[in-house]
Amino acid sequence: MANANTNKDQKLDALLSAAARVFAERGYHQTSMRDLARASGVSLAGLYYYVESKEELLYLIQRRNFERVIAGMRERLIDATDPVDRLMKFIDNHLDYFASHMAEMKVLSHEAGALSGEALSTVEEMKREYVRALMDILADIEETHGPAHANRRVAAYSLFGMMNWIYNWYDPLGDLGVELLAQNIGRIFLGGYVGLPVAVASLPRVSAG
Amino acid sequence: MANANTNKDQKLDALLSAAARVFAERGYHQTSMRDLARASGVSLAGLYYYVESKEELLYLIQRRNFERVIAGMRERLIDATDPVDRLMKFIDNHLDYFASHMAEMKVLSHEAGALSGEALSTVEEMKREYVRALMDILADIEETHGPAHANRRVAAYSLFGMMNWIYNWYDPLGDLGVELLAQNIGRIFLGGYVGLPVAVASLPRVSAG
DNA sequence: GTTGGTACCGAACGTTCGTTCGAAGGCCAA
DNA sequence: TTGGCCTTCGAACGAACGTTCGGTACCAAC
Repeated sequence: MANANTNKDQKLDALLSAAARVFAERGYHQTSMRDLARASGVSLAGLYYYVESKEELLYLIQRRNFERVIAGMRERLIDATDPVDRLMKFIDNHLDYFASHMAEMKVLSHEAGALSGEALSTVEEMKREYVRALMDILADIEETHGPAHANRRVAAYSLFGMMNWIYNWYDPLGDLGVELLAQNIGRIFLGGYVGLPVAVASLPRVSAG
Repeated sequence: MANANTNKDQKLDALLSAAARVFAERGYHQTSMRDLARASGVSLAGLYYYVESKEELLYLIQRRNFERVIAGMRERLIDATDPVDRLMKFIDNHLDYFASHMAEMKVLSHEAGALSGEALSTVEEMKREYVRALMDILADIEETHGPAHANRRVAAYSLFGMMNWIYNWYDPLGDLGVELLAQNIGRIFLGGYVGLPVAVASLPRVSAG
């Protein structure tokens, strides 16, 4: 009885993955339920055994992946006290998850406004929480490293812009690894925001060039 | 005979503006030709007197606004020789146009992949040219200000990310003016990319706080 | 006063869309 | 063997879509 619906959950998982892939390729509105049926190997009508509507599919993709990003962030920040270290771990977590779930994250970044009603509010509240987490880190950094060189809100959204824009150009399988990408973006941001000399900024996960 | 089609051109202009507004609000695929007819005051069939298809409408919006961004950039860069000054003018031009044409630029940033065929290639070539222009400036900056603190390609797309992401959060009518926004983003980028002390970086257009 | 181009429209076309319905097959408990 | 759940499906629904067609009203030119 404990795992009564495990099998169904697993198939829903696969369906969500397939759907995210197609949504990322074609866009949400451009994708038909017939496309999703073809991509997931289920009949058109069969989709509705797992999901109530096309919009619920989008909602589940967005919620599930955002939850994972936030959970990853919390985990990495548990034992980090230095504000700069916390920021680098925030960036690292974001780009790590992004790079290994490009399709899902493109859907999350790009189809933000396609939801409505309760689903929209839920996802938007998660976003607010996530932005708040970054802004708190920035406030801590200002406290320990002197006044910032830019408005905090502008800085926060600029960092999100740098990170979320990567679905337009970054290839996770290309020459540039995620660690290097995170390091680069972290350097640009930290150097510009509080004028931290690059060599001083603690760069996690990379010990040698 | 010289301005034989001036009147038609003017009405096409108004149609493009109205369409961009609706596209920005609802998204391209989500918007129907009936929506556009309602928003522009023309009948559904009447739209096709000005435009061959819905996709041509999107193409015209994207091409026209991109042309203007690039033209503005060229004009501002004509008499600027210092690389840092050139970069600040590049940023300034981009954000200036973006902020005063939010709807059009959201369409340009967000519906990049909705075009196809020749229209897609044309817009993509313009984008390549624009990216190249920025990369050239970055190369010049490296020459005059020593080695960069981040990969040039990553830096270029990070800057585009910061600038293009603003349609997700920035309100041109709010408290934060465009000059200040450009200044902030310029500081973050320059400080991080080549470690330029903020006070040294020449910030155009702002003489007093 | 007919011609011809410009500007526009109501109505309809064929297609595709998200969703629903009734039913069928497989499987296990009674 | 029956009954009932789980999973799946073909076929169909009404609605909405982008586009086209045949027309009207207007006005300048001849």
